[in-house]
Amino acid sequence: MELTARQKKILRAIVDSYIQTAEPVGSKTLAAMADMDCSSATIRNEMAELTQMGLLEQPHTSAGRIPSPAGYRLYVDELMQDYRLSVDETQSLNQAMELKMQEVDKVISQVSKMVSKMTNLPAVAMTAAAGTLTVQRFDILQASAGSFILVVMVSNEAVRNKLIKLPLNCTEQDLKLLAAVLNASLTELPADGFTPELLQRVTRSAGPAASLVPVIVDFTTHVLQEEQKSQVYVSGQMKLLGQPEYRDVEKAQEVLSTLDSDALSNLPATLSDTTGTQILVGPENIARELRDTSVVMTRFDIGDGMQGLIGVVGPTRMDYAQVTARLSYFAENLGRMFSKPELPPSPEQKEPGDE
Amino acid sequence: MELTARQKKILRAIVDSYIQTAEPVGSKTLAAMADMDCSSATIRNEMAELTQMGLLEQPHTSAGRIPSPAGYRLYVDELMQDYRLSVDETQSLNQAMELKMQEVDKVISQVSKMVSKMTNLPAVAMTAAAGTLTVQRFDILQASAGSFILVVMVSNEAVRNKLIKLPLNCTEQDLKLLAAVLNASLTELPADGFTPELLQRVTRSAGPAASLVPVIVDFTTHVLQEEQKSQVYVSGQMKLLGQPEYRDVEKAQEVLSTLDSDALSNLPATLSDTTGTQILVGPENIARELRDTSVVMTRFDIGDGMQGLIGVVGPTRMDYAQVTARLSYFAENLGRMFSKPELPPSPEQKEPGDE
DNA sequence: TTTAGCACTCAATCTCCCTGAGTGCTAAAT
DNA sequence: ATTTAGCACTCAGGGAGATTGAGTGCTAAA
Repeated sequence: MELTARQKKILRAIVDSYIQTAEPVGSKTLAAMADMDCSSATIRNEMAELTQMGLLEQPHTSAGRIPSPAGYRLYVDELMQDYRLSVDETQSLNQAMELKMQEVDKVISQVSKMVSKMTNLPAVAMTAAAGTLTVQRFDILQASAGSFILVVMVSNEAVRNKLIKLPLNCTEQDLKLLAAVLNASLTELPADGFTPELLQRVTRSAGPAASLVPVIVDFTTHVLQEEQKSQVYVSGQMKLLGQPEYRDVEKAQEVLSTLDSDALSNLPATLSDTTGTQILVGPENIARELRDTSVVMTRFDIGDGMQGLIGVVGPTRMDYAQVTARLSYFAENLGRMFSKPELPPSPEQKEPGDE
Repeated sequence: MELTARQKKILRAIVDSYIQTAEPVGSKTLAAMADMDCSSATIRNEMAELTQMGLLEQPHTSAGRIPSPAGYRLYVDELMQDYRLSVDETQSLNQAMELKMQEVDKVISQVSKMVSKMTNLPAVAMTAAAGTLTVQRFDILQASAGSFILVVMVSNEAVRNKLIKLPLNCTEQDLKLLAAVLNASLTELPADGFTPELLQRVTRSAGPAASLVPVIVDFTTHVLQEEQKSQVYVSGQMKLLGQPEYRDVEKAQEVLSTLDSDALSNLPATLSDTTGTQILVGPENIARELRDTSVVMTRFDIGDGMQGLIGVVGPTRMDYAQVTARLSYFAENLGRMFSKPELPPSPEQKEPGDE
């Protein structure tokens, strides 16, 4: 059951037009298009056939045709023409990417905002840790009398710190001892390895600064938990309202409420084994609430077994080509950005990276 | 031009009812209410007078009355009965506040989410630094060969760090020297005091680890800028759609788009001199787009000259009493939370705080 | 196989009318 | 001097046709 060249052409034209206008496409409109060299009647016949094949649908008898989910699928897989980013676009994308953010989660949250802005759709960005995280290293600094800085380096290269205020007098030496004990006992250990016995042992051998231990342990477990759980940022929810199919507030709310938390906790499962850009059309989505919605998402790599995901949510009728192109560009550059070693901010270059 | 007791009663009843139902209130409805001891005709007369005074409005001739902005103002200032948080509510508020977040900005972002959830309205949370920030202290730790941890403590008690990867061999001693130089030259100095000459001087005296200097300076200025600029978090934009007056998507978008950035950059100016909870009714708002919208906001203090602001945006017809009560409760507890010194996570208490 | 022509369908839009909640005013009652 | 009952009037909202026009499917000619 292969499509003829003309049928493909017609299907593509219908999807393209529908993506643009959100209006059912009629035979006359199609026939009027530049590179259509047959009459509306012929097109009607072809459309009838495409409808029978399940690739098109008719909202009602006297309306034009719209693509069915299967139609979109075919379009996405075979018919869609690659969207070429214009120079202007790459420029503004590049400009947007010029974020001198320092912490991974800020970058991610920023990225989700940017993606939403560029695609004009709600965007999701998230990170997920692969594997179990452990602490790699503790440091304790004295900021002033009674206030200490705890620095914890996690195995995913995140470095987190906390200012601890506690009325406690101790020397530089005492802190060093404490740090040494912590480094000896609590590193390379997942959070659930912090057994009461172990902690007691640590406290006993921690010396004069032992009263810091509970605070430190508390913070550390908290940090490990935080880093382990996948961070999710959703931006531009309101953009969905710009889409005509979500003029009805109820519908938009339904979709967006699932975006908030539920569906997203499940996504990580699918995250690890997919590669490149993935497009989920309407009913292919896991969550029932999203059955009239499409999701386009791309994975990218952060250093050290961390992965990130950026995606966009929109009506089934969305500009897949454009969204895909922009998303991939983002993902690619993000990946590069994270893998790149520290580059000196001054124009002197010692070790040349790529570009 | 004082209102009679009965007029006040009627006005209050109208506002209360309108807040509940979002429907214009008619004389008959009012007369039917429990503590109204006069007939609908009397009420009609009084309403006519209140309308003449500009406290009520009529959407059209044959509709009931709704409060005018002036009416709301009077209500908020004089008529509104304090909303008492129920035990259940305080409990769930307390529960929500039990955030073991460690970093101020995470707390703030979390708080904005919570406020939005509790009030069922879009919420804004922001922080603003009072005064110019400087670095108080630098530390540099060696994480492994070629990777260093820079820890910067800012005068607002924020501690920020960065993992620097740079192919560089140097000893513990070298790093100590570098830290000492940095602490001697760049602390207590605003970001714009980092003149090229100064930096050059620092680089020269930094010893073997000098190649770290540019990265450190870059990060530091960036951190200072970041901390200085007020962080703004907006949550629950979608909640606005739940309000009947924003069923029209256009309107909601208009309001929410101003929430994104514009109006908020101006708010900090008004931030410093107001105290307690502030209510801006409709046209009292600065931004023209918000003229049909009310804002309720409260300030709270974070340590060290930092201030925070939490606020809620909603239709002019919002439950001011309830929102105010919840917001104040939040602000109060947040203030307390930030001022509190480190409390040991175990149930042993050494220095009793205010419970 | 393609195309012109024609009868048919049906959502969307418009018009008209009706309903009922609510008003303002007047005149009687307190 | 208030308060209340009564009444005529107004007008948004909603439902019942009527109208329109984009679009279809089918048939017959090219």
